[in-house]
Amino acid sequence: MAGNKRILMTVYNRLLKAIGPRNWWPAETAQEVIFGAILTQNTSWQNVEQALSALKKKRKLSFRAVRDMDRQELAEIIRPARFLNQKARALQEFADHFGKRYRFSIKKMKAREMEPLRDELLGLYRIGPETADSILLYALDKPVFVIDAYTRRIFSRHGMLSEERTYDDFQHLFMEALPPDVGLYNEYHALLVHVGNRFCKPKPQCDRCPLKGLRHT
DNA sequence: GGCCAGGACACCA
DNA sequence: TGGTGTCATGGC
Repeated sequence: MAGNKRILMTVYNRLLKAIGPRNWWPAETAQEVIFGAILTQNTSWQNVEQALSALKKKRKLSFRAVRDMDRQELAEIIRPARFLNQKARALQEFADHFGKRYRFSIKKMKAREMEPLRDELLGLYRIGPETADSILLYALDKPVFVIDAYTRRIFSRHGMLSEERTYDDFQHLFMEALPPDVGLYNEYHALLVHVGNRFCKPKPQCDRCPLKGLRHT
């Protein structure tokens, strides 16, 4: 639909003007982005930060280090990020694959085409569509739009698409309307997370929301 | 003290 | 395919 582009850009411009650039992802290296992407699954970033700083303190914030450590020990370090056993396994299985396939080189992984790489990531334990796309966009600079719970909530409340629709439905909405621009996708998703965190909660706080006044259900 | 957070997956019908 | 339970922390 041609109208979608206009609406999506209106939302984007309004958020950017009201909030300003978010300078995402909050991490120092691409490997740290991937750690964060896995640890933040269904978990507040506040808790993830605790796990990340605990890893850093023990000098385990690299996939080479994670691959070689005891899983129980890893699980205890990342405990604040919830689902410790699953996430410890996820980090180690990613680390194992990353070592075998790419020799722990982000550059080598980045050199691959997006589609087959996405499929490869989706084959790894606990790498679902959102985590895969976060890695592709924020760690590897691939033009893919990340959909998360906030995106669904915000755009369903504004009457764009029902919250029950699939991940792919939401992703198509954005990627058919917007150009494949890494910078745009990066900023847009970051802005949506900001809005979701502060205003578009389960109990909405529309009065101070930058999207106040836009078509709403 | 309850609610919620930047999901994914197994299992069942 | 869709519906539902599991995973199992910490801040507000």
